[in-house]
Amino acid sequence: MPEFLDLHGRTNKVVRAAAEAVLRRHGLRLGQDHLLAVLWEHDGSTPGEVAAALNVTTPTVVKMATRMTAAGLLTRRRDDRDSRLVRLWLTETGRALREPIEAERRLLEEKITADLTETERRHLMSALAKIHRSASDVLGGAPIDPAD
Amino acid sequence: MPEFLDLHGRTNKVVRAAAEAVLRRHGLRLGQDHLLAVLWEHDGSTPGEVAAALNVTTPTVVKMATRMTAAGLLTRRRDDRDSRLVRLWLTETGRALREPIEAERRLLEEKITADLTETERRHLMSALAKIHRSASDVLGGAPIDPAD
DNA sequence: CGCGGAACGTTAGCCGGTAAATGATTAGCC
DNA sequence: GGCTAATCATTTACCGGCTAACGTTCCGCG
Repeated sequence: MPEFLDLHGRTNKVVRAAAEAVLRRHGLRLGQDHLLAVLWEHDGSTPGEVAAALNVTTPTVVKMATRMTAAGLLTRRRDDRDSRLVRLWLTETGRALREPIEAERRLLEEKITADLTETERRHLMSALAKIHRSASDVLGGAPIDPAD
Repeated sequence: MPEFLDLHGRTNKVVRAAAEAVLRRHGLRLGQDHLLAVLWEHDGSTPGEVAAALNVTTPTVVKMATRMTAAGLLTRRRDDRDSRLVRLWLTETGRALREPIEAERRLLEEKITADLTETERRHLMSALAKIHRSASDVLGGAPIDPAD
């Protein structure tokens, strides 16, 4: 059992759980803050645009938007000029969450990286970036087997 | 949007995707290799034991075991002496996957950490361990609000 | 011996994520 | 102008994960 894969996975799990706990106190679920973040910057984005911004598939955004609409955070409206498009608009409630959620997220990051020195933190980010790149290469370069 | 939370999350996602791609070529899905790993060491474990070993809830193991049984990787049998217990036994197919899957996993880890020097890798593991600990503390220390 | 509580696995229902099929609308080309 | 092809969102169906409710089986105590 490779060490890094294991540790990284376990770490991600507990970090996710911590984020989930924080978000729940504001009535949000795990990915919903990211969706909101896109709209905070570009209110009226389409599901496809949001999906692209979040590196997620469109159905994921559609379903999440449905729940968030029911929760009163969003509004769905078809685009007037191109009725294939749907635009997601923030409600006042959704807009009001921006400050608290952003603060909460900063606080969580601080807590979680509290035991690291500034140097450690820089090195960690750099190493993670390299891992991210390598993993992307594995993903993008290997799926098609040329000998097949 | 905090840097570490963001980068760590994105990295995890691409790493997961890479692992998924590898496993799929062997007919497995994302968490199933972990379940198998437990049985490779302790064949005949109960769902509860497996769940504890994987840091996952029992229902997750139960459902996964159901699918893996249907896929011919596992066998379910009630314990003779205590019929509350259910024991999961590897089939020959499930047992035969051990070598290839472990090799595949080692290879993936190598590929993914290829751009890191040995020092970088050590520092990364150490930093991740600290993060893991801090996040666990956030999770275990904050959920109960004493003022409530 | 019996009865209540503890220890299990299973089921049901939700959430985020994916791929694949469906449906509606626009754009483009003849 | 009309037919085809591209572009969107949505639906369906699956998977891993969780919590909560349920049903069995055992254990210990009176």
